[in-house]
Amino acid sequence: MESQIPEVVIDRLPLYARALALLEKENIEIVSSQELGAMVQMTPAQIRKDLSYFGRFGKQGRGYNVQTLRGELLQILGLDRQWSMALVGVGRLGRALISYGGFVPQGFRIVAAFDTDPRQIGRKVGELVVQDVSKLSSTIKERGINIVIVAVPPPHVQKVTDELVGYGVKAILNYAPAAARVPSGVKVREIDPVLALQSMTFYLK
Amino acid sequence: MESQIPEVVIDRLPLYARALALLEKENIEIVSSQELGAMVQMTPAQIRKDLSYFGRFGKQGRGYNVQTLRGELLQILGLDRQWSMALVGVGRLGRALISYGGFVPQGFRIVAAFDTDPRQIGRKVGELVVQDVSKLSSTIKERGINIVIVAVPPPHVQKVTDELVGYGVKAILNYAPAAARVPSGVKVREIDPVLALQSMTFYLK
DNA sequence: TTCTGTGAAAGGGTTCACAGCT
DNA sequence: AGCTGTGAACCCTTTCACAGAA
Repeated sequence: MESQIPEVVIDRLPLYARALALLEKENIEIVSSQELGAMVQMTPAQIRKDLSYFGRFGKQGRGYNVQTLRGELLQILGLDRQWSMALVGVGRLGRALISYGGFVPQGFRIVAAFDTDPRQIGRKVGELVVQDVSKLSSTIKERGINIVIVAVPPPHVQKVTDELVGYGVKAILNYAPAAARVPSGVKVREIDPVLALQSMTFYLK
Repeated sequence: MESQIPEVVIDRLPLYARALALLEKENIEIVSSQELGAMVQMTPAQIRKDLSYFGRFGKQGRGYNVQTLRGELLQILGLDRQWSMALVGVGRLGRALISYGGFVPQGFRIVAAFDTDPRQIGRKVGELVVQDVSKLSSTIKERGINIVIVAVPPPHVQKVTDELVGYGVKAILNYAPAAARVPSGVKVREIDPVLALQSMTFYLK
């Protein structure tokens, strides 16, 4: 089944999809693994191998049809639909995320926001009214939320994460600078600029 | 030399350092690879192996001294000093980064901000006055800037990146949803929540 | 006894190189 | 001639397992 597809491969597919979107916008119809590789700084062999996990999308001697390959990738990744997300933590960062314009064009929408601070609850942020976290569970069910963005202070991350896992949430985007431990089967992606910086400084000395 | 140390190992060190900081705050003096591993969801063997690239920091039968190990890691990573950063692109996101409070406590400070938009240039954002990008090269030299944060619109990413590389910048934190191609020897870290989301949806189907 | 440091083994992922289709 | 798809080889990373220090 799919589970034998390496996770690194899955992580690269969105990169390919984005490059293909760029080509499609320029009305380019065909692309070779060579050319695609140059765009995303990867070897042609890597790209062919990655794609081969999912099917035979190319034509020998020609390359890949940009539009159909992109369509395949979107379908494989589940990007041919809309995803509803909840946000937990409506501090400075949380509010910035609500008004961030980069999610919706890609099919991701924050449809509910939560906080524990009584001063926040009931306040309107963008289109959303901040709810008490006690409503998390019911809202997740009712609104078909699949992904939760965590933007709470570091000491609360694990508590919130455990709660989410308990409600059956399988995908968490963690903006807090603190590791969220989850059981296998739950995916977490950390958005942590400081960690990114701290691993680059090693090479600057 | 250091260059034979796997990059994945370097990427994990900041994680360890952060966990150790937590322990230190709780006045815990000794930690085993077992315990540390539990904190960061890693096997004890992995942690011991990673640390062994840099020295022998532990005591057999006891574990590691939290404070000294943390000190070692900070030194290895070059985090025992301040780092000056420049920001290119003072849009909505760029302004949020300037006022983001998470960098300074970790030793990273944005000391200059740049844009191409004449309406932005000269404007004050936080403590900084936005400069024209034509001043990039000289400011980088004069102010000893090592790291540049890129937060420009996607179509400008490559152009800006090429410029930075030309000025000798060796570390780039890219917030734009577009790949920045760089020669080897230059490090780029992409902060891209949409890519992170797009690789999780695969597992949600 | 406990837990580190580390060679050796195992496991995964990437690259090679070429058969085969267009 | 050109480029894909893919086993096999290679290489890198993780895990094992144990000698040795506290």
